[in-house]
Amino acid sequence: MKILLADGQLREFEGSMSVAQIAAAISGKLAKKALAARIDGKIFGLDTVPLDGSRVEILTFEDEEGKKALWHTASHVMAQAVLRLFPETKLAIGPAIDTGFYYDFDAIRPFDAADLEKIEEEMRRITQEDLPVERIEMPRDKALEFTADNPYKQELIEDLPKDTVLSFYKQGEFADLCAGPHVPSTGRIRHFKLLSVAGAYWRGSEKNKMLTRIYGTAFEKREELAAYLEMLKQAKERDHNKLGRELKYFTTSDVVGQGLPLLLPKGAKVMQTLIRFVEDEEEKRGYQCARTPLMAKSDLYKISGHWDHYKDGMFVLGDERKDSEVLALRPMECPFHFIIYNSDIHSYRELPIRYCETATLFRNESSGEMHGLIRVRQFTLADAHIVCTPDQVADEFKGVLGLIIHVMRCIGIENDIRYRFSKWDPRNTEKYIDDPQAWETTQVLMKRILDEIGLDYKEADGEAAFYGPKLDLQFKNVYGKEDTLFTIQIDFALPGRFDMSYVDKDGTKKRPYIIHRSSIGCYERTLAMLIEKYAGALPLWMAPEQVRLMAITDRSLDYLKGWEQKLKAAGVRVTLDERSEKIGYKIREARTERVPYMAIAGDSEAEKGTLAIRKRGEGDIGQMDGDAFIDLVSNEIMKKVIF
RNA sequence: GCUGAUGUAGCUCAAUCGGUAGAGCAGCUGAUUUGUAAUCAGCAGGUUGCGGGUUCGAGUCCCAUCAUCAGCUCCA
Repeated sequence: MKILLADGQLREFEGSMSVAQIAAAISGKLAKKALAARIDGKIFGLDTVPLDGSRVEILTFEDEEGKKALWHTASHVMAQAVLRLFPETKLAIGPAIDTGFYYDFDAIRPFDAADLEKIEEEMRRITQEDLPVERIEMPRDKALEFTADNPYKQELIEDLPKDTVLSFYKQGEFADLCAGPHVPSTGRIRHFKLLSVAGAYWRGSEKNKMLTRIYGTAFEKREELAAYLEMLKQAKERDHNKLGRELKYFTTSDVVGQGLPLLLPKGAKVMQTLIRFVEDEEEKRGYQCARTPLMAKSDLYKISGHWDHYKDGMFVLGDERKDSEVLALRPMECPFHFIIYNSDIHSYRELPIRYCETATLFRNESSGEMHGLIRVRQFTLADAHIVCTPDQVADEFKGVLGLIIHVMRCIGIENDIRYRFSKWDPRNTEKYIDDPQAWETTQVLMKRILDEIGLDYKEADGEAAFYGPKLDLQFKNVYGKEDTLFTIQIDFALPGRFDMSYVDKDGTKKRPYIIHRSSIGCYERTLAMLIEKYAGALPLWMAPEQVRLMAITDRSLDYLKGWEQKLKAAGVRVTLDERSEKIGYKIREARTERVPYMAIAGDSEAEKGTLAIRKRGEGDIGQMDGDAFIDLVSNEIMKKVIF
């Protein structure tokens, strides 16, 4: 048989051979490392015999799909161990994920830490038994019979077309419904660790039963596993929820409540810097600032549709059944900007009109969802709404993206985000305005714009806003969990609901398009991301403390006080550490506090009129004339952009 | 909201079987005048998240509640 290998080489093998045998024929080392194979673009197990002329790529732990095969088998090993220890447990599903694997169990009681250890021990036994993993195929009715005692598997099978041939994977006494592929034997799983237990709804719906999920991960080498566990530990050190508190950026209080963080002076300083920067940048780009109320009567939200689609997420003041007037804190501010637009008639000549606002918003998130500065009940959004004619939409969209990219460069996260094109879910009529035609045309329009720009994006169904599709800019936190940082949305629904119009060239009234967007997202969340990205060492221009002056002796203290005044006058955020004792410790502390510049002075500096400068990340850069230092720092603050 | 875990000084942690809440760092006071991980001495810091209960006695056991964490669901 002839096989086209991944390196482009066409190789002839004698008779028909499985992928495992092909790998062995190529090299013993490859055979040992092989985990799965890509045959003509599809992933298979190593026991697969490819057709003559197939293109075969042997997958190892270095390949995404090879890793997944190993992790998937690991999840089966875990399930097998659980069944050995707790035979009455029912298995639900257990896939590989980006960082390892999990399995959902319907257990008699939830597993605790001690159970995890026992399960891990039993897994070790199963891997040492080195059981071969076999694929078994059976028709649907037979599969139903085979899984008769497991309602979850039955449900999965029932959902598949009647003529489907189902596959099971068997290792020792254990067999599980599974599409595969898997690695050839349980002995291939060597270095693994169970990480956590959590609840998870069956098939991801809160209406279903909550199952017990165990997360784990596995690696090829002991050092890789150790490195991964170490990475998890270090991620904790960067976690904004820990670091942000340690660095005194924010705090929370039992009596203030959940999801209501309090920004301390340092955090507030960073936020103020970002707000000033964004508001100035928006003004340069033709936005007009508006100020609108934090609450409104229910009437407004009834027009906008929030009352029907978003009421659960709102703080409603008053009781609809009793009170003649019910107010609600705003969860979004679009309706307010639309009312501003409607307060006058507009000519096509005025468009586009861009209203921006640093907007405080309130959303009544459910209790388990709050998290540090990332998910909160009150937040500050750099919000804006652009009213434009249909032919202006594409340019305005690009203009918004240009602004966002500029902002990302200035805060240094341009390469850390992923673009997501968020579309609606036609089946979810409760969440989305039910107008399939309008959804279709708007999504096509947005896709055209995205493709014109040549953006590298992923599509996601069921992630749109209730009034239109979105381009979301996604950011991963230290634990790899993804959140939306910025968003641009095209709205086809609200202009009609608010009966917005402009007078066109021909003197008739036309319906405008609306773009909703946030330039830097919500400041609280962006701040959290920045703390994690920079491990607290924020870039100079936004750092709450830009320069720290330190006196070696009391004699140099007066000298430094002079420079403190001059630095302040130049707009530099400076602090003076008056305690000259423990200077080594203080410098070290300043380093871990991520102060960009330290200027140290003793008797010799005071005599010469210089400062000894230490720059974050670079160490001592020598003595410098005080005025030259002020110029250096001010220039760097002005520049902003992080390369 | 759901499942599980956790709340002791500003931070990190200790307190045996239910038997007087304790240490380091940080803070304050004084001495020290010092050049890159730690000068010395002293002082202060707590209704053990809050509220009930069991007990002669509760940080420890039970109930309730608030908050925090991980995950699910939801979302900027």
